Amino acid sequence: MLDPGLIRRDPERVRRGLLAKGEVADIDWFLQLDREGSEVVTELEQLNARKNRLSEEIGKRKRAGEDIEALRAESAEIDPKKKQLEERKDRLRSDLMRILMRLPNLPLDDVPVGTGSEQNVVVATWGAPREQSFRPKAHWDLGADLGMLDAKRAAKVAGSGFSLLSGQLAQLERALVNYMLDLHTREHGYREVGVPYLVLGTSLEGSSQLPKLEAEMYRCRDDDLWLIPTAEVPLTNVHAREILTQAELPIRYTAFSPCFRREAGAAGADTRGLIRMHQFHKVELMVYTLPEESDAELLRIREHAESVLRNLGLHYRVLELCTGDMSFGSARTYDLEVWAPGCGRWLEVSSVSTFGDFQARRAGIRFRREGGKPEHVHTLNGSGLALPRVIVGVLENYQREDGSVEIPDVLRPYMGWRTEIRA
RNA sequence: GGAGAGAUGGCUGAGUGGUCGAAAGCGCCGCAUUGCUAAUGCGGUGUGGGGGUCAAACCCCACCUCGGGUUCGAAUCCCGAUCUCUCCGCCA
Repeated sequence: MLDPGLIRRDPERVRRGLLAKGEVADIDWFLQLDREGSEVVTELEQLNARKNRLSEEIGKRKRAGEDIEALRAESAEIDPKKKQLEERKDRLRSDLMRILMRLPNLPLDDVPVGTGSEQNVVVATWGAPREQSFRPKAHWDLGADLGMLDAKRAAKVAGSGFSLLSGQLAQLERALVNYMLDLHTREHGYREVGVPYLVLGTSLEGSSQLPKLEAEMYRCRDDDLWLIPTAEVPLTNVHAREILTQAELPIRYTAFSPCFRREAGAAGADTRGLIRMHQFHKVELMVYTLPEESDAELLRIREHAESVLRNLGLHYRVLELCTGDMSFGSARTYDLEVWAPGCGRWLEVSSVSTFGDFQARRAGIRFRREGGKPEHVHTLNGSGLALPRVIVGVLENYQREDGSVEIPDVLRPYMGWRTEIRA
């Protein structure tokens, strides 16, 4: 949520920022409701103060055995006016909240301005495509030929958009998960968390998937629970409505979780292979930090995610997303893309974002400096990494001409010291 | 799923209609005392909003899980919801 105070103080800046995000918002309407709201609140509080005085006085007189009827009548007279103001206040407040909850975060000042993915900027590239003296297969053929990736049976069980990994390929995924969690917890200072995969709607509002992305998520209507689209949701809400101490920050969490996405807007795209699934696994990195630390922390998380790819020996590049391609809540985002020679394309395996205080305002996550007033923390998160596309990267890059796949060094301890995947 | 009990400030825990934003203890902060530590004494110590101020002081409103209701007045009475705990049942 944007700071209402900022909208009041500098509506032009807000308008500009929203526009860069591709959002045309009626800021004047907000400001008008906002003004009206504070007038109503002031008036209402004056009535309350009056009523409190009267009640106090009635108590005193009653104890003194004096007559209280006149005062009681005066107090009762206030009620209808009070009720009316209360209704107006509630209405204004919910209108304002509805507007605020739908306004995206502002991009940081130096984020490249653009309208779509074509204007994203490549800010780093690591490695080079591996030497392959043969024509590399796409992972869907490679996996099927190994007998370890079965699209047909996955569809039989769950319909389109699901995968079925088996044998050494299923083990490879588990190895990757364990490797990444070990790396982040042992070397990067994250605390591992096991999170709920079903969450309340309020949690999704807190991390800013709702209301905008409602159509992207699976919902259990009988219980008003939602399947998480990412572990970012539970992780960001761990400290919702809390006031942390400065000494507790930063808090760095990592979690493995499945992610469930309806991909409602992507029908027909990436229908083959593991690239776009209704369910996939991900290791997530999430940080709560001091405002002045968040810029540096964003680069740190990016580095932690990049290190996984480097250690796996995968050729990748880093994009800074332009204003028009960033997500609703993000103030700056880096995407990590791994090169997949079989498909012949770059695949996004991580998205690392800072939200500033945007999520913290929504979820009510604050901290207190020594002797100070509570302030909102900054939240950041990044994938570290998303499994299916990393598997694609490993398969397509490490495949051999005979259809077997070399296992990257760092994963071998997690694969029983096996060195290759072979049918 | 059935039966019951409960939800008060950072924590423990009093409080059944007015002087309760809330006793007491613990914790924390400050000061005093003190070879050091410990102990002791005194004072302070919630959150949000609005007003006020250069900044404070200060003033007002709201908050005793949440939402309704009764009442001039609710932590306290009534209704509903949520959550927690115990027992039974079921279950990976």
